[in-house]
Amino acid sequence: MAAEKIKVAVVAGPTASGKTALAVELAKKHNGEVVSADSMQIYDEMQIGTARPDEEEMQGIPHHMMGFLSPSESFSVADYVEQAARCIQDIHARGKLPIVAGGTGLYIRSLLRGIRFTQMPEDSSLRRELEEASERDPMALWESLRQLDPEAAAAIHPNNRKRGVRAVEVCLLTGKPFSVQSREAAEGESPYRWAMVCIGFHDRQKLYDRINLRVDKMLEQGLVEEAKGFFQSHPGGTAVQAIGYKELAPYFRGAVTLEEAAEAIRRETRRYAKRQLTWFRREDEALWIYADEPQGKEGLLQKAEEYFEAQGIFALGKEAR
RNA sequence: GCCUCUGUAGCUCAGUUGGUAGAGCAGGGGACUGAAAAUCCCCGUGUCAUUGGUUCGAUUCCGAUCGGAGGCA
Repeated sequence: MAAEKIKVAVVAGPTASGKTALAVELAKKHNGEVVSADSMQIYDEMQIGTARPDEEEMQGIPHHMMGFLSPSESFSVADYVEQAARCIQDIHARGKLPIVAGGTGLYIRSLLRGIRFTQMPEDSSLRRELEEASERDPMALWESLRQLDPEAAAAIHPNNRKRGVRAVEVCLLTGKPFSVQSREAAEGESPYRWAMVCIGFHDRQKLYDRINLRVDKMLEQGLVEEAKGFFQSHPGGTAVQAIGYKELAPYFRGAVTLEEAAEAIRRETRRYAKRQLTWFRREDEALWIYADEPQGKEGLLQKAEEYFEAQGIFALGKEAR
């Protein structure tokens, strides 16, 4: 007899769509705890810029996978899946409902589909070597990928050096083609019984308005100060790719005005939201709920509840199987 | 009131010696398996202000009208 899967409710959506608020409401009403799925909110010292919820927003609901790592540390999907899985175990063991909420599509998908990240020897010098090689001659690196793994080479554009490097790296490290490795990693079935709602907007401009507004609010709350401290203590850490920080760097250098930097943050956040939407659109098992419908927040909550109810996510563990 | 300049994509502007138009930015679509807020690919979205005239054909030339900017009064 197969072990019963843990039930998980998932709230996805682009940045500034209201995931946090919805997840908290769901948690309050259905005895849940939130497991964040956000690649940047994991870092402490990056409160304002990542819109990590404060005490007031969390309303006493425990939040996991947030603010536990120094921005100078690196972190990966594999790390995320491992740690988030432990959180989910723990929450479930305490008789509560895990609610995964976040905007990092790769993290969510990897977690839910049970992607098995196989052990792989660490070799940062190899990566550096490959990076340098690809910089010298992008086409040559892609050619060697074509030798090692034609299938991966066909799927990865020669200009996409970052992914090309990684694919070659995997081939060399494991002795197995990257594409084969990927396929095998996805073979397992999901360890969870999950259902996902995704927050969308009928009118994209509404989302963009919210993003623009939120960036202004971040600046009022002291994003510039936070970023200044961040750059001082962690010059060159992995987290520097976070939107809201990297755009302020030219301002600190005196290359652009604050307003120009702010506009860059707004624009990059908009583009990021668009990419998130592209990602989640492919998540065809998700139910889309719309934040710009007249019923507002209440309507969102209600639709999400109905859906999770129908999917049996709220039902007590014992009855379903 | 008169004179001059001006009106082309969401914005800033090119351009067509008359054959219905193209750049940058903004924007849209897509990919995504150990950096993913990263990285990469694709796409011009248009009553050429309106309306008459000349012409085989007008966004282009001419007139009028309506916007906008400046100048003279």
